[in-house]
Amino acid sequence: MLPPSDDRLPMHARLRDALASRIAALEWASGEAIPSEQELAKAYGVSTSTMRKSIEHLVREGLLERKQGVGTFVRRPSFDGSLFRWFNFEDASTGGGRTVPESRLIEREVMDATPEIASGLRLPEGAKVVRVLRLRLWAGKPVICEDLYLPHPLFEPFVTMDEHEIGPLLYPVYERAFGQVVTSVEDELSLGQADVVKARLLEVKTGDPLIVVERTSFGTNGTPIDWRRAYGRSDRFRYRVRLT
Amino acid sequence: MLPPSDDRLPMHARLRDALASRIAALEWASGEAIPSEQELAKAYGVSTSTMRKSIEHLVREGLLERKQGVGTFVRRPSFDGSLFRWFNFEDASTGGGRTVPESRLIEREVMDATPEIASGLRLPEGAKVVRVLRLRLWAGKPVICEDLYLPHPLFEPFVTMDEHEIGPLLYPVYERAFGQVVTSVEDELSLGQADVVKARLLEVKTGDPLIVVERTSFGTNGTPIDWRRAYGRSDRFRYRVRLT
DNA sequence: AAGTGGTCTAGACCACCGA
DNA sequence: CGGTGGTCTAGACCACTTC
Repeated sequence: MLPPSDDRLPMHARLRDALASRIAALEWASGEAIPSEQELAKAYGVSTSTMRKSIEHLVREGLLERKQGVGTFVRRPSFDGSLFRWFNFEDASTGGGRTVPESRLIEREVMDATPEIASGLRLPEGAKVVRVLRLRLWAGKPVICEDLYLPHPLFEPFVTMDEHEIGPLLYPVYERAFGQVVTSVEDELSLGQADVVKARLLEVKTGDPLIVVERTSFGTNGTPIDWRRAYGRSDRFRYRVRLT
Repeated sequence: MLPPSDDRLPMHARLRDALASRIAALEWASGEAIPSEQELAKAYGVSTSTMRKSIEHLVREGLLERKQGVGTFVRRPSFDGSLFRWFNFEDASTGGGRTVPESRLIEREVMDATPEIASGLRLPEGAKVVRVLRLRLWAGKPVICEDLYLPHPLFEPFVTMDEHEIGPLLYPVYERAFGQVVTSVEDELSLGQADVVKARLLEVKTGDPLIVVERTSFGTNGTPIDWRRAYGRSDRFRYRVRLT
């Protein structure tokens, strides 16, 4: 039942992994309730307190949501509103209104990593990567254009996947199709300029200032899963973050 | 012992508040160990598990740090090196080298809050605030210029404090002189332009693009402590953050 | 060896929600 | 009302660090 977990890990950590993979395997739909603490505790042969700790862990990670008196629910990023957990992007032109982001894949290919990409993904120089050029739109208007890189052997199938199968968010795809769960990200923001391609996609003039977000996302074991450089239109894009 | 806490709150929440205020009151120095779980549990007349939960809460908030087999330690931003905990600023021109940021207070005054400032500090409209105009330099070169606002009655003395007494970081001052411990911040980044004053201070041309960081910092009880709008030179300033 | 935090148990009772 | 999660207890044993 818990094959990928290390036996030396504490029970609650193994339970967390077990539940996480059941969630990743879509055993329960988004928003659906999982079995109660007591049922799960009995099923896994642990005390309710231990099961509780695992569930609390998953709640902190954003995979589950608890409602007192009701149950524990799967909370997966999707269209249904609230959360893009690490997508602290906001549409400045609509005052941060909650519009659904759209995603268009412009290019997908396998290429040799430049030194910059290799270092971002902690890959040896000369490794191959999957490159994705993507445009993101809010309310039909282009907001962000991003160059995105994935380690090659593993993510090769991504190049030919059906765009509809991919959808507007990539992290769920990494999880569903490649078994990679993103657990943390590192962002670095600076100022850049639109080159010809980005200017055309974002509908601005070449040379216009853009907000640049360089992001590395990390998996459960701390290895990078993707590295991207996103260019945001300064009039439509704000980046928000809460640090504790 | 726990006067500001609501009696209807769960015990672990009240304990958290009690410990937080003892930490804020500098009962233990930075890096110093607090009493063990069992001592604290006995002192407050609760079970170790309950005390444990309070401590775990404070660890998640970043006020404490636990080391197995050693103890639980106060973890507070300070001058002693490594951390500008929420200062994810980096000097782009020196490749992120560790230089000490310098701070110059340009103006300090009491003024009426604009609606924008009032909303940032969650104050009623028309409240008074302390305004600070500050320039921050890396390696002697101007990098960030910030407008900063503090709630008035409490921070009034800040206006006339000796600049040497204040030093390059404000959060420690809030703590030392006003008993306010910053536990979390919320940042929002966008793009702006240099007005005449900022252009002069930052040594750029009027109208040059600048990175704008709007930051609200929050205290232990979740109320805002300061609100600021920082303007960073795009060639010397990067903003970095890790999200877990 | 002594003391710390980390894990885990097997309960009890409460607060909340929905039928 | 019954079932859910939320709180709290009073322990036991383990893993780790320090002396």
